[in-house]
Parts: sequence; structure tokens; C-alpha cells
Amino acid sequence: MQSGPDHLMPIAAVERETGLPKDTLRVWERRYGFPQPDRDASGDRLYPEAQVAQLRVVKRLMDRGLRPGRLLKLDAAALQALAEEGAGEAPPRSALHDLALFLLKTHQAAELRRELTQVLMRDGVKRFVLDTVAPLTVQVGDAWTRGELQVYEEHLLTEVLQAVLRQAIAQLGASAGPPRILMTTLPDERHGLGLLMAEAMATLEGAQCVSLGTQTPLRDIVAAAIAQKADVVALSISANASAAQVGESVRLLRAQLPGAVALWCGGAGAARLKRAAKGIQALGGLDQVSAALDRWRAQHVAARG
Amino acid sequence: MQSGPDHLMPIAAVERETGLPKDTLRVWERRYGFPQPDRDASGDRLYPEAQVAQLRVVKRLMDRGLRPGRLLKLDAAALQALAEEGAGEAPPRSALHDLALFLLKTHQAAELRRELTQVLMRDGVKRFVLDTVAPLTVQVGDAWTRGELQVYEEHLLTEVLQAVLRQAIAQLGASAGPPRILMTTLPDERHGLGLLMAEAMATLEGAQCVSLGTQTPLRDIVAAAIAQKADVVALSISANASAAQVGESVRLLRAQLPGAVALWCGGAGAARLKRAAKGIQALGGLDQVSAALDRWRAQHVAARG
DNA sequence: GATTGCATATTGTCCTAGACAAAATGTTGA
DNA sequence: TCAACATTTTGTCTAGGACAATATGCAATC
Repeated sequence: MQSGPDHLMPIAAVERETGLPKDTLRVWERRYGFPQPDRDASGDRLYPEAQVAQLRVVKRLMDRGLRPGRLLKLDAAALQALAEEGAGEAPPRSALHDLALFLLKTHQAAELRRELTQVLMRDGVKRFVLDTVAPLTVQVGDAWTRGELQVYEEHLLTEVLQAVLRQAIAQLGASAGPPRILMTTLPDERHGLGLLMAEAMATLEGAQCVSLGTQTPLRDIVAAAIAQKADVVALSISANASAAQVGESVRLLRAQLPGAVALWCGGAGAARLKRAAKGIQALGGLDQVSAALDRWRAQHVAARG
Repeated sequence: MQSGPDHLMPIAAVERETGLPKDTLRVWERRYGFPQPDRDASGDRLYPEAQVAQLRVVKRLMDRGLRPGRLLKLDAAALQALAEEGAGEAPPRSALHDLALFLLKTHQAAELRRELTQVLMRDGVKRFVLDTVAPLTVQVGDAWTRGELQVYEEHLLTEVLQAVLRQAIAQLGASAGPPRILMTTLPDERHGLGLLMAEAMATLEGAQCVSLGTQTPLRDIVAAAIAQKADVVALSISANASAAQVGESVRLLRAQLPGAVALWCGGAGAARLKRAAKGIQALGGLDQVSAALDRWRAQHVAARG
């Protein structure tokens, strides 16, 4: 992050940095009076770092379901208070997390990977996912909100974590039994880390996972579910996706999948699904994967036995 | 890819699909009369698949350095001819490539990875990179141009290839000696595959590579080069990046790096660097990594001896 | 009380047409 | 052959309006 209290960014940079489209930034300025960037000699917007920081907080709160109409009337202090209030349980900040963030900022990807692999070996897959990976992603999200982390540094961490998790999954895969779970995300979802964590948890519990990766078109999900004779289709839904779009997609998917195939949704975005329609099961967290599997097996043994 | 001869896409979808910003699409229509999309009831643009296909070809040719002013006057046939002419050596289409594309389209990532790893074991790292990975990326680029591959499918292949290459590099790393090479990309470069191929080649030749991953800010490259006591800084530059931006960045980097540190540039974008300024060495292809290393070692032994 | 239906408010994205600075190209002179 | 300058090309930005999709508030019903 460039320092200097009066560091100014053009609108395209703000779009990259915050993920808010240029059109949206302009219309917010017109409607709500915020952000209110400076202008250069030819009238182009130049956003002070402070406003960009506030926009990051706004983005974060919107991902939790709050709406811009309210947020953009608040000043920086009120916004900050709201963010901290809603943050829920203070994330346990460990020495490992600090080390990871440091390695990330100094681009020592290989070192970071080695460190994480070591933790994985020491704690085992389950504890690694629940106590290290999941909190780390939260920490990194917070660090991004505070402007301490570049977007590409977040990408780098994601890459490293994915590599470590894949390696872990590959070493588990041998003893796989039912149910067969088809894991993927919806077409506009680009976050694959949650998916991978879920895959690790499920594989650990002895399920047989087949991952299609991210951004699979609905028709392909359906086709693969049938071709692979999946018992369960599991979707990972991040906080980014618009609730409406997701709801529609999930409903459509449920309609097109064979009735016998269960549909599980996890991730921050899954919590925002209205009342989960029948035939759609929302998992509140990674720790519920195990319970969901137990339930499925109980029902299935009963049905078959 | 949705079929149907009259499949229509809104402008946002075209942006996603082609990588051409909405603003650019609109100004091209105003200036050159192409593309000329249909309109829906409320006047919003709807692009027929044929025009999107042509836009993909235009994008491809622009990455080779051609300018839109010329390209957009041509009709589909002329454009196609130009594309095939410039394509140079026909890429050797092997059975493996067809298999890889098939596995990609059916989302069988794990299977694909297994297949590629097998080829890697059979052929060795050098032949794997030169004969399999590099041609495969070309094939995939072509397939994208023809609209046969979704963007996310390209991402998926990239991920798989990166995983396989990383694994290969990790197993080579033991016997590393001079020169120490710091490998990375410029800040706006998001393609990391070329970097990884280069790293594999260099590691294979006994060099000691330290990778910073993609999108490293200039200051961080300089800082890392000094901290790591690098002999060489190697940049991977894809066809996407604007030649001017790249030129400026490279010049700046050269100025800030210690004089004793060599600066190597590779990738399709490196070829477009004007006359390479003194102190900047452009590598024309992956097969030149080995020669560049030999040269460096010869000079360095001579200087020291 | 919980759910459904409908009116209202909010919100993101798209539109037009103009402007301008940065980059590429062409031209001139050493 | 190279540098300096003029011209054209090109991408990105601006303003203010519009509209459809979504969320919210409220009434009516099971």
C-alpha cells in the first residue's frame, strides 16, 4: 500500500482495489454524496486513500447483507463501529497468523507453504482446516478491509492454501466410500477455497468427493451429477454473490437434479438463502459437514436396510 | 458455450467473455461501426454470438500488436485469414492435447492432472514443458478464440498445470547453485504460467530460483532482489500487457536495480519490447533459458577467475 | 403467528455524446 | 540510423437520465 496521507487514486484503481464497479462509484456520489473524490486538471476523479478505506469497509458490510442506502449516510466512525459490532466473535489472533501475514507481505510464498504444511502435519487435516485455514482467511479479509493487504497478496495466499489443501486431500483419498459427493460452485462464483476446505473435511470423513472446480454452468453440474452417479451435490457460496441470483440458481438446480440427489449449500452466502426450500440443505459452517454426513448415512442405511 | 445460432449476450457478458471493457465496445461501435449489436425492448445492447466470436479474434490479433483501427474495418473472412496467416507454425496437435481439452470440457480436473503427471514422469521436466505444456497453452488459446472453451475452463487448466509444474519444481530444487534468479511478473500481469515454466527450466539447469509469484510491485522486486542477493531478476510478460506500460516499468526497474543484477524478460510480451535497452535481455522462448544461463555462467566465471 | 400478495423504495447497470491525454505512427532533419 | 516534432489513433473518463430487478413495508389471509 502506498503511504502518504494524501495519496490519490483514479477511479479505475479504486474499482480494482475495492471491487466496486466504476458506474456504482459514480452513482453513489451523485445519490448519497459519498464518496466525494477530488478532481484532477481535466475533471477526472481522484479518490483520497481515506475514502477508499471507507469504501472497503462499506463493501465488507454489504457482503454481510447491509444496504448502501444506510451505510453511505454514516461517517467513518459510525461505519467503523458498525463493522466491529457485526464482526461477532473476535477472531483468535495467533502467532502463526501474524507470521503468515508477514510472509505474505514479503512475498515469501515458498516459505509460507512450507510453514503451513508443517502445521498440517503437526495438527492433522481436521484441526488444520478448522483452526488454521478458516481463521486465516478471516484474518486476511480483515487485513484487506484495513487496507493492509493488496488484492494480489490475497490471491497469493489463496494459491498457497489451495496447494497445501490439495496435497492433503490427495493423501487422504484412498479410503473413500459413500456418499459420492459432487463438489463445485455456481457459475459466477470465483472463490474456490471454501470448496476445497469442505472437500478436505468430507474426504476426511470417508466420503468420496469429485470436484468440478469453480464456476460450473448449471447444465454441467446436472450432467456430471448423473454421469458420476453422485449422491450429493455440494455448492460453496461466498459472501460476494448476490442473494437473489444465488437463490434462483439453486432453485433451478434443485428442479433439474434427480430427486434422490441431495443438494447441500455451504459458505457465507448460503446463510443468506431465504428459508432453504425443501430438498436444499444449508450448512452453517465447516464443522457441520461431519454431522450432515452422519445424517445422510443414517437415512440411507435406514432406507436401504 | 450456449449453442443456438441467434444466441444473444448483454454487454456485461461480452466484457467477461472477451476481456474488452464495456466502454471500449461502445466506442468501437460509434467509431468503426463494429460490433453492431441488436437492442432489447429498452435499448440495451444484445450481441449475437457471431459478433462475439469476431471480437475474440480481434482481441487475439491485438495481443499480437495489431491495432483496432485496421482490424475493425475487416469482415469476418478477412479477419480469419489474417489470424491464420499470423499464427505462424501450425501447432502440432497431438492426441494428448485432444484428450486434455476433452477432460477440461468435462471438468475432470483430477483425471487431467493424473494424465499430465504421467506424461511428466515419462518424458522428464524439459520435454514436458517444451513439448506438452507450452503447446497446450497455445492450443487452449486457439480454442478460446474459436469460442470452444469458457474462460473458467482456461483457468482450470492453468490451475492444473501450475500444480503439476510446482510439484516437478519441488522435486528438482535440491541441487541448486548459481546464479540466484528472482522470478516474478510486473504489477498488472496476472498470468503466472509462463513464469512457472521458466522456473522449471531454470531449476532444471541447476539455477537457484526464488519466485515472488505474480503482480509484484516494482519496489518489492527491487527490495527482494537486494535482500535475496539475486544475480538475475527474471520477468514473465504475457501478450496482454500494453507494450508502453511494460516498457516504462522495465526501464524503471532497470534503473533501480543494482547494476550487477541482470534483468531477463521472457514471454510473448517481451518480444514486443522496442530495442531492449542496455542491461535488459529479452529471451525469445523457453528453449533459450538454458543458453542464457550458459552465457551468464561463462561471463561470471571469467569475471571471477 | 406465520405466510402470501401487492405497492413502494432502493439500487445496479446501461444509455448517449462529448472530451481529452497517452500512445502509436508518420515526417522531418541531423 | 537515430532523435525530435506533428498528427492520428485509441482507451478511458464525464454527466445526467432511464429503467428493470430486487428489497422493503404493509395489508390481508391461512
